[in-house]
Amino acid sequence: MTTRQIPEASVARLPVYLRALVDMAERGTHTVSSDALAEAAGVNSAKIRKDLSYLGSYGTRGVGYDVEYLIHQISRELGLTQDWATCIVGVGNLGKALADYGGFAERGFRIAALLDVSLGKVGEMIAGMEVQHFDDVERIVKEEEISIAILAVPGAVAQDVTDRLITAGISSVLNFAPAVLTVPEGVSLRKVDLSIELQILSFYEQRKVAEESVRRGTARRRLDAVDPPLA
Amino acid sequence: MTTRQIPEASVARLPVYLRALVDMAERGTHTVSSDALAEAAGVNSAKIRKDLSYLGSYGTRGVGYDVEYLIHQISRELGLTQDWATCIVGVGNLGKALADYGGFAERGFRIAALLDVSLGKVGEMIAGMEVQHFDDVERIVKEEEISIAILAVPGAVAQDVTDRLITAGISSVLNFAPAVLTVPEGVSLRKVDLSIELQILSFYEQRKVAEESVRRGTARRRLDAVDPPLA
DNA sequence: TCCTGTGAATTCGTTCACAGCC
DNA sequence: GGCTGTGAACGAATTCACAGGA
Repeated sequence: MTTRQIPEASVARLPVYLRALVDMAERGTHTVSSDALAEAAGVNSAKIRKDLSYLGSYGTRGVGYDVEYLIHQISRELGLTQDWATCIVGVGNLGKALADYGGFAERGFRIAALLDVSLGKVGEMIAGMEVQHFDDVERIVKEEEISIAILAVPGAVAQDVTDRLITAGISSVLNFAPAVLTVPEGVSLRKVDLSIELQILSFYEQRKVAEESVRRGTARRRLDAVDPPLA
Repeated sequence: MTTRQIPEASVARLPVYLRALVDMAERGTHTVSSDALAEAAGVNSAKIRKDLSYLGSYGTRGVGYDVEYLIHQISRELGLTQDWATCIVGVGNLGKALADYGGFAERGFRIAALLDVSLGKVGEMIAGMEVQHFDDVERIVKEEEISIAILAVPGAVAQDVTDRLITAGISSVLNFAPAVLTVPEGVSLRKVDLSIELQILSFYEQRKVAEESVRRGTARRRLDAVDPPLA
């Protein structure tokens, strides 16, 4: 354990472990084995041990991990011991719901500003906070020391808005807009795309229907003439 | 091209390609090379070619892909040529926003029911649709032939609700609840977790701050005594 | 004996590089 | 000449399997 490069896939699982651990702590559990944590997090136990080993040797052989201690270490590693100021850009349906959603504050993500360009929305109060005009983004980002932006604008303007956010000093973007964004090196970007998720489910759902009809013997040759020759 | 097993990672990218292609079609583009599509989708062009080759040989060497034709093939592969009935379970802030969000219908995902257990919410009209009681889930799923459920309930009840949805005949779940769900084989599950995404950004954000201070020479030894020996 | 921590083996995904066709 | 389709090379992530400490 000397290198400090945690694989991305591993980083993405830490919050899941953390949540499971917090649940356990609340239920009064003090010690947990990789097997038990694996069960709670829905992954394989070897993966847990490997992931945790990237953080350091925090377990005890023959015993397991101390729940509180592990919570502390993972939180620290994830940067959750400090709090981060965020802004929500675009207060349409989704932006509004995100603003109202309590789940962010819970883990140290303070919503420091709501921004929009629509004059109808600017000035409106949402979740006890006034919507401000996006034109003031530079000032607001600086004043509030915002580093993370939550983007809930229409896809068509998402890239422009992002460029301006980055110019204003934002260095992480969580994108809910249905658009592929490009950001300069050094800026982190994650995407949540609701309709893409549904389309992925649709793919597997269709497979099931197809298999089902094969089993039932009711499978039909597809009408589409250009299907690849074999199944 | 005879096998029909498309890698999961590849399936997850098809909707992204599809969106880029639809944009292009709207702008009047008829033909696209893997390079151009790669650019629009934000991936490497070899990946595009490999992904598309899983669907069949739909390109023309020396020319590229026919945009309309590719849209058709990807849509078909993703099962978007039929439409899927979905239900939203839990109409709190997020559920409501999802119900109002137009982006689902756009690609053939019809919201056929809104369900909740709160008597205060049952009967309420959201996006022109009446909220029904979750107790009627079996009847509703059958009547509307719903196969996909969008779960926006509190984490604590998510597993119970899921179990009941599956008993009622649901075979795909898009989970927005902050909980690890277990589903039987044959049921598809995807998760969207807002606070996990922020935590991942936080991790990388923290790294940047740390590197920054190293560059500036203002790095400090961490106070935490159990840090691994080296950075 | 129990459970962690980790090399080794394996699987999965990406990228390279070029033959083959337009 | 240009671009697809795909084996082969590479790299990342997962899982195995077990040595070693409590």
